[in-house]
Amino acid sequence: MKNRRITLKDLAKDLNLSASTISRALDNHPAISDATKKKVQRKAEELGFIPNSIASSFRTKKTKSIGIIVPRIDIHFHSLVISGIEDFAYKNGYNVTIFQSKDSLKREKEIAKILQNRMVDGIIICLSIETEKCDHFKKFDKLGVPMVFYDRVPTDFDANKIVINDFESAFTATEHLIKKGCKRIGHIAGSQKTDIFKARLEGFKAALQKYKLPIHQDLILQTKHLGYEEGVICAKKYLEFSELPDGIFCANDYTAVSVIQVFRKHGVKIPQDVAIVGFSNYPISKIIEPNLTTINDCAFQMGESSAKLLIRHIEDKDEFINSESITLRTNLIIRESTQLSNA
Amino acid sequence: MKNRRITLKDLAKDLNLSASTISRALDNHPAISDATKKKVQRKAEELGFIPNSIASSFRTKKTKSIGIIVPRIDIHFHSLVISGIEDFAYKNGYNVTIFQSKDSLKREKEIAKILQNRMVDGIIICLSIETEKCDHFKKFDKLGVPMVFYDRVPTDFDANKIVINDFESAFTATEHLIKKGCKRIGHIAGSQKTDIFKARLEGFKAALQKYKLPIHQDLILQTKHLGYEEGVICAKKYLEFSELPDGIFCANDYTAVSVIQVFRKHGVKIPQDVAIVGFSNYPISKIIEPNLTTINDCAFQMGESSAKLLIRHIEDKDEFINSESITLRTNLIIRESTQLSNA
DNA sequence: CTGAAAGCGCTTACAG
DNA sequence: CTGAAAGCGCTTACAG
Repeated sequence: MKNRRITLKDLAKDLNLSASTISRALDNHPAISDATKKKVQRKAEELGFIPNSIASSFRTKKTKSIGIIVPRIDIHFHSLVISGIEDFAYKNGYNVTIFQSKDSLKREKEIAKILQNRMVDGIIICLSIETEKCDHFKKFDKLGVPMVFYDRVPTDFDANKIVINDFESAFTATEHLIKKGCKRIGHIAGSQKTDIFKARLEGFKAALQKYKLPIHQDLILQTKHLGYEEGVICAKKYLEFSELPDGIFCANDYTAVSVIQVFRKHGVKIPQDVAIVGFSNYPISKIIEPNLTTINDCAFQMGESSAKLLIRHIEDKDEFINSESITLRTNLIIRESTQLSNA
Repeated sequence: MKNRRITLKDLAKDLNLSASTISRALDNHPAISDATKKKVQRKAEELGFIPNSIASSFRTKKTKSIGIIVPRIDIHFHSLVISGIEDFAYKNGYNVTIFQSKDSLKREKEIAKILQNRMVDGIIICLSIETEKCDHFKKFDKLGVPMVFYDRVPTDFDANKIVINDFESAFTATEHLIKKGCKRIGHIAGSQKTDIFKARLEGFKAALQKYKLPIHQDLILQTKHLGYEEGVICAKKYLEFSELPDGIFCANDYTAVSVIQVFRKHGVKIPQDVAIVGFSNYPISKIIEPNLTTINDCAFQMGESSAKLLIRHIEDKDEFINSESITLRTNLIIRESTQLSNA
């Protein structure tokens, strides 16, 4: 049942040509005559020849494969990024191999070890939440395997990075609340151990400062993982204040959604009483009522850009470039949670 | 900067042993003395030897790699399945390479072609929505590359399959509505070209028949993709009836969510006036208000089972087994959309 | 324009 | 318990 596979040699014997010529003909090498190329290609088709890519990778030391390490693939942000990576990679003849660190430094190190085995030409990484030092990735620099980091990126060494400007985005989000007339603005913050959430908090504060509004420390609520349940707890805390905030910038959409739901249940009107802005433009932001104003974090584009940058580094190594850092443009999507719809 | 990699030969020279012995020692071959093993392993560690997995794959014809073809990875169901696959694969020393068919038959065929190049030891597939005939996958049988299909599986040939019982699940969901006292029950159906949605409709009808309830053809609304927007349209259609249904079984959660939202906007109380059941247990089902009663479709487990079955077929080929079909147990998760919470 | 030959880095059947 | 040798299926520098 199981057929032996056709190899270059089989084709060569069949056509009375050398394996070299077959190889070149299939590779559309300029030195081969058109007649021969056609003959070879027809025969290859006829016998159902599929080149053994492992043999080819072995010989050329190129696998046309990209490794991706993400915390979890079932987080929508990451699945969108991966989708962007796969899209760009596919168009350029690369395939993508995926690993989940599960936000465990230990597992991230194991994966880094595995990936040193020549399986991939380059690596795209979003660091695990536990990762503070990136020594386990420095090896790849020495091996000449390019890396691109996105979202959670290393701070302890120069690296190729694709990020958004969290500070600016948070500033824009907060400014939007201010322009809508909010004066007493709260923030639900992510872990301050993570740079991106720190930057969002900073951007929030900077906007208040620019517009000479007071920073109410007690309205800045800290969460660990910006989870939906944590958002519920934050919302309840706000409700205990003698005076509610009139605007809240949430560091992600999940917490924004829970605030909306808890507030509405308590008769707080959104956006009339409190305006809410989220961050990420998750699918739920379009479904929750009122629809959520949020920052579009360009996840798909982040994937595309990561793949593009990585493949460029794989294919033409420019000895003079040590690392590149690319910042993507985010945008504020204004919806009902900060603005009455004119429906 | 870029170091030459250490090979078996380097180790051999360093230790005055043959490459054969090094290879066996690292592989923990029983014929090698413990002393030698230790010596070799220490040296390998010292020099930072990483075996070239491409060379090894080339030699053994095993890549320890699984190919996955999904319609899109940014659909939550698929990202959960992939997560389950990656998890099981990782534990068993396999890695996973992902391709998106984008629900295009043409692209699916291209990918099938690519995967014939020896890159993977086996393949897990969810067919594109356009796929009716699976000839492009039959090649893998001949090549001895095992395949496992999940969710959308082939009907035109025997294959390894992991599915849920859509008929039974739909039956259970509908029966639940009936037991809650619903008598005039509607259904929002997916494309009847797709077996799983056909089975859900059949299960729905079977439950009504068993309990001797009328099947109101006009309350069975057909959609193309079970999208959120399509759900909105269906909901509006229901509202135009002189008499509303008192229960609706939706073939997925998106349409269920839109029905809930549209109905509530029109003052229809859920579950008092109309009880709603969805299908899939998407994250939104826990967030929408009221929370959605739905069928847990075991996406993660489906991934695990697919990987498990595939790896079994890769590692011990049993000549007597032609194909296996595994049906996973789903369960109904009862929430507020069919039952008043006792809070 | 085509071919002969070497070699990529492993693994393994065979020999001792 | 260890080694010599062959070979997996390609690619490519060299020769003609």
